[in-house]
Amino acid sequence: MSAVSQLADHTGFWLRMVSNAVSQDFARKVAGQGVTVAEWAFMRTLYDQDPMSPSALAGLMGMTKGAISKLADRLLVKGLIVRTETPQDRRAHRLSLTVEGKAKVPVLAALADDNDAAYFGVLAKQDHDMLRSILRGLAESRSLKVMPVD
Amino acid sequence: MSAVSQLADHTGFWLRMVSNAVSQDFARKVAGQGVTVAEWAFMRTLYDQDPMSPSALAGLMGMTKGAISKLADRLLVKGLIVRTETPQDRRAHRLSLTVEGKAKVPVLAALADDNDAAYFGVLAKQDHDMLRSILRGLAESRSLKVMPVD
DNA sequence: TGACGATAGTTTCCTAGTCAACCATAGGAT
DNA sequence: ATCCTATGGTTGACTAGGAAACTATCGTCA
Repeated sequence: MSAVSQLADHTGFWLRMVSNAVSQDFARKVAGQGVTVAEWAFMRTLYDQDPMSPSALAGLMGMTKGAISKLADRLLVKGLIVRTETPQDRRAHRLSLTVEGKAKVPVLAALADDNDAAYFGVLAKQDHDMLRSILRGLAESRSLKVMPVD
Repeated sequence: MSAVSQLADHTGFWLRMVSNAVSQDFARKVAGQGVTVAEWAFMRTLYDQDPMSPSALAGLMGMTKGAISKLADRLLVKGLIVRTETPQDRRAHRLSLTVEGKAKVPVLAALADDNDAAYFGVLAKQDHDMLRSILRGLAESRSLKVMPVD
């Protein structure tokens, strides 16, 4: 360790380096299906609880309402979701996957599985388990609950 | 594992979640010193080899020439670097830290140390070593050499 | 010497976020 | 009934980066 620490002296540096590579590769894969990583996370979340309000999505995904609004616009244009008004509260909307959107989720999930396997498959099972356990522990220790999207 | 895999089923998800938290916290800390994470990486790189050409920086930092050009503009305005022409090749420039820029690097390095300690200090030494070793191994297996900046 | 391809940087356009200002509507409290 | 504040969502200004077009200069080769 030199007097002034190097970039690579930090665990955060390596974490980011690997994380960026994994994410960028995944982004490239889902781009082949015409969606972004944020759109995938949006759709996968909606898949479990459909319909959902934009603000609920924003909370779950750790994004601002503004970002969700624009993200929903893009998915609307792509015909993957629909936005309906609610009669009870005329301010609120409900977002819902279209048939096409629903059909795309398993395809994207398979890409996510592939990507994980491609990156972490090189690890011995023991190391992979250790890595997951340490990461979950770190997330736990910081009470992280925000879905990583970027 | 459900039929359609969940977001949190993937190691990449947890990696990104922790990585984002570490980076965002660090970004907040260096913002207190008036710089961004990309600017820190830029300055720390220049600190070891000064002066350097924009394209050399671009190669080391894994950013495009365009991004480096703009990044350098911002650091110039902040008075942290200078841009000089080279007499031999009138196309080329050399970027160099100012006295003020040089002085800021150890301060920022200390913040990076703090941030790493805050996040990974909770781990048992053995776990921390294991994490670093696994991450470096993954970087190695993919021949990752691009500095993570975003 | 002049043309032309390669190289160094900058600039322009685009994307995808944040933040904050901004409607519109809800739902009390008076 | 009418304010008044809180809430749901959209919009506009701004930021940081990538891709590709562009400008200027270099260096080679005829």
